[in-house]
Amino acid sequence: MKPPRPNRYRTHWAGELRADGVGEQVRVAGWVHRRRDHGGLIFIDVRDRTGLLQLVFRPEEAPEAHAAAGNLRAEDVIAVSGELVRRDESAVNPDLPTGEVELVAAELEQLADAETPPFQIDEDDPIGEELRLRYRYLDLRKARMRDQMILRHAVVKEIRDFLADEGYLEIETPIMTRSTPEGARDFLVPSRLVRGSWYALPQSPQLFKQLLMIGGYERYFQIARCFRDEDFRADRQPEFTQLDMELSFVEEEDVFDVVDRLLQRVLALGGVEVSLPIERVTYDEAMLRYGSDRPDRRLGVEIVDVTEIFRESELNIFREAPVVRALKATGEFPRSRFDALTEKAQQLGAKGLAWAVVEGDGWRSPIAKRLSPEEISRANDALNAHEGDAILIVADTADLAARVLGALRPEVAEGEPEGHDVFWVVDFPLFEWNEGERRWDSLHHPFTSPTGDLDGDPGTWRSRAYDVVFDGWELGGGSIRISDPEVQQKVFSTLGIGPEEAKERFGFLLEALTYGAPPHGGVAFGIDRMVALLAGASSIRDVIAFPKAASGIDPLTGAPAPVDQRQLDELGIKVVAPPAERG
RNA sequence: GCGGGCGUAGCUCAGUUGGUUAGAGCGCCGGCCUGUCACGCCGGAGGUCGCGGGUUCGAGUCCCGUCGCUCGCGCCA
Repeated sequence: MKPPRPNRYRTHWAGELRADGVGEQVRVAGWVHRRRDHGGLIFIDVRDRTGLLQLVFRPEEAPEAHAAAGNLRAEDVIAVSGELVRRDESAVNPDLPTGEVELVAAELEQLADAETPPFQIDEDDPIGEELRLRYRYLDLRKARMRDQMILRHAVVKEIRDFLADEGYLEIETPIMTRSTPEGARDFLVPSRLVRGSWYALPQSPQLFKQLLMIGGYERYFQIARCFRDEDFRADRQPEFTQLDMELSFVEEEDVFDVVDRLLQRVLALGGVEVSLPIERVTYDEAMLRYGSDRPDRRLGVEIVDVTEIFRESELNIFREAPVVRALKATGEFPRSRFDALTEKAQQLGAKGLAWAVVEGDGWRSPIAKRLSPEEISRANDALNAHEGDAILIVADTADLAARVLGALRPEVAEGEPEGHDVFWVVDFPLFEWNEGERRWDSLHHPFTSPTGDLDGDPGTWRSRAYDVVFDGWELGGGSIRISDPEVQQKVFSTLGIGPEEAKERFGFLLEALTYGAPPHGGVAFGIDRMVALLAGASSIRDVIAFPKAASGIDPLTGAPAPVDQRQLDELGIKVVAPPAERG
């Protein structure tokens, strides 16, 4: 960190003093991290953003400062002047970057008095989430939070530096806008001037970045706040931050090229080495081998298709199922574990889960006597299964078998995954069939370019979309967009959005496409997730300075909160139910 | 909306089969201590056992209800 401009509070950062400063008169300012009072000598660790420095107060050399130091308490704010000295060799603290030196305090000024904090700043004990958020400004003082905020800054700075070098322009898009048609619920903002009308907070800048391409800006990016009014998870907040990018006159390879190099540099900040080009896996392969479109490939366990082996089987459910797929697992598999796995499979929609344990040449299994020795032997070979291994089999549609075995993979994998794994998933289907609503849904969003026979079955259309998967998390994704208004109309109509509705909701985009839209495409990355992964944080709350609690409340400010009747009157809003009491 | 876990001192937690005055570590307060760095030693304060009801001679413990927190499912293309 650049040295501070010397003023009445400080001449140096506390955490950055080293042996080369010995002999200098210095003044540092910060918070009392810890006090070790020996009656005579008093040691105080003072903390600023850069770290800790040990102060020594000697009664004989600076009686006033020593007396005042005796009254300091944790988190008091102080400024201290004195000479920086080298510590005796026996007194060096190897755990502290400043451990070779200490400041012999000559003068102490107490700048603020601190209440005893509700939790200790100098310990990394787990504290209840709500309490942390209620006193977030204290939680942020902890070394771990500080490091995560600094890492987040470094990630965002790296993104800005890299993309600026590559010719990208950072352009802001509206926060108050018309709802962009992502799938999630919108946050709404009432309009005072247009009674009865509402702005929506953006779920992403999707349409605006396409308009920027049509506007001729070629290379755009934004660190964009996005909003979705859905329930929480450890990795989901109602407002979150995306790196949003868009490029004109490009194909997939152009997007991969710039994103590969960007990710290599950003992930390096977390000590993750990525060799280029980043591997690509097709959607079909991911679903077949891992049963997921964002698999954690480090788990080791892979799904094997054994449909052909049982094509003529005596066992009806195997012979007649569209596919038969299996997982091999090692480890302890008592009967109760199979029962638990079966229950989980059924919750996911499987009719059942067949299981077996390899014993000699055969299987110990409820279905073993219905299978031929040849079937069992061929299945063992296909799975590379040996004595004592467990086998889980699902016979069902391809989608369901993939979903169920994909969900079981992490359950049967042994040990913690090691290292990191990052790859692209490409060649997605354009739509998926929504059986409940009896209609096609976009797998990505309706502005994704389709490929394939557009006069044929929509279920066979593929999309020019791509995702980046990191250690089983979807880090980001994007697509080549539709730049032809007729194709856009066709996709809308297949989704059940008629010309009237399309015009009503996205008329401005359809119109813009008719004024000369370049081929374009882009990508968006979840910054919060990215930083959380690099920091090893278990929740994105840990890398957001002021997040909401899982209940949607901000315990610090009390938001959301009722507003004055006068505010509501101006907006023409009548609250039917009174504001809920919160205790 | 559904399911799991949790709720005891400021914090993190323990609390046996329902049984005396509810405990520990850290923190806090006071005293002692001149080379500590998670300083040490001595002493002390601190509790609506989330809330309400029930069972019982007796409830932190059992039952019912309720509130809150948290993790997951649904939802989030």
